[in-house]
Amino acid sequence: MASIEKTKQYLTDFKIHPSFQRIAIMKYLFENPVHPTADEIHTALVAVIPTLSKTTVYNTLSLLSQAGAIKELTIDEKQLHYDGYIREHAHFRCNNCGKIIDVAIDNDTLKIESLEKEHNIIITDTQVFYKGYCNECKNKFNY
Amino acid sequence: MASIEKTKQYLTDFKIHPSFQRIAIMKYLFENPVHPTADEIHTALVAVIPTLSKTTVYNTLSLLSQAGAIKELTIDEKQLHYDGYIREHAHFRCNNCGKIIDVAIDNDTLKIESLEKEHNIIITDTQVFYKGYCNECKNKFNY
DNA sequence: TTGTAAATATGTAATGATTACAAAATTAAA
DNA sequence: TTTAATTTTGTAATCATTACATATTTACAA
Repeated sequence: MASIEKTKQYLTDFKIHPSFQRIAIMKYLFENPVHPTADEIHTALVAVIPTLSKTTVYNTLSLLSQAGAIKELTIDEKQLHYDGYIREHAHFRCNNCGKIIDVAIDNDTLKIESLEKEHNIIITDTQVFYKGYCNECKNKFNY
Repeated sequence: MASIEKTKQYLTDFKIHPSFQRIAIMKYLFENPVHPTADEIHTALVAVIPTLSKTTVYNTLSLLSQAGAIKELTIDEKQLHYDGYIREHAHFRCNNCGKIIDVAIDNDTLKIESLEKEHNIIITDTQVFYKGYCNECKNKFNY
């Protein structure tokens, strides 16, 4: 359970002015680590903050993402998903129910530095996605 | 340079009827390993096959992707990109110019089997995405 | 405290990738 | 051939996201 104070501090650390809406969105991501979409976040929060606009949700997610406070997941073909936990980890997406779960990944295996040298590039973000069928859906697909 | 015959055989191996349009699209992906979007493929091919519809491109890419003949890349926030080379490798996307390049990845590091056991899931696809700045763009961003 | 500029939030309208769908064209099979 | 099945096409939707203009809130100087 992330307190409002902790959330406020977190935003401030990323040099983001902690407005009422920004705190609410960031706090929602901390408390709901299910990698929601912008629409899901809006639907959940508008029940509590009736005036919250969808544009604000999009703007805020974009701002948080650019500041590095959250991660934007391109794991889904249709919509972006958001993750409030930015520590290094990978994701698994069930192709049937769409659920996204965290899985552990060893950062070292990604060999970022050697790839940067080899291709003369700068790597600022890495995403590892696994797709398949979750424990609840796998039976439906002959696995 | 992939011949029409080789491409035809490739599609047949994946149990896909090798129609004129499907061969053209698959061959285009083989010969242009730059991970194009559906729209880019259509624009390039419609110059040669003026009657080719965008719907056919989308349908075909979806068919090829589901059959496992090509890979659908969700590396981009806006559009899907397609890759005709399905052997295991990772991708780097430049955040400035959008270019996507192949980078090597050691399949073993992904620990697919141990993750399947740990989470009781089936993994059918893995994608590793690196994002940052390419050798041409990095100078523009103080790197 | 009051006034004002800057920052933030809102609502509506556009954008654009992708899909749905029905009709047309092509291919296969009898 | 004749007919059925498959494939392609064009147009019209869908829907996530963004643009943009306006309204509201906040910060800060007087």
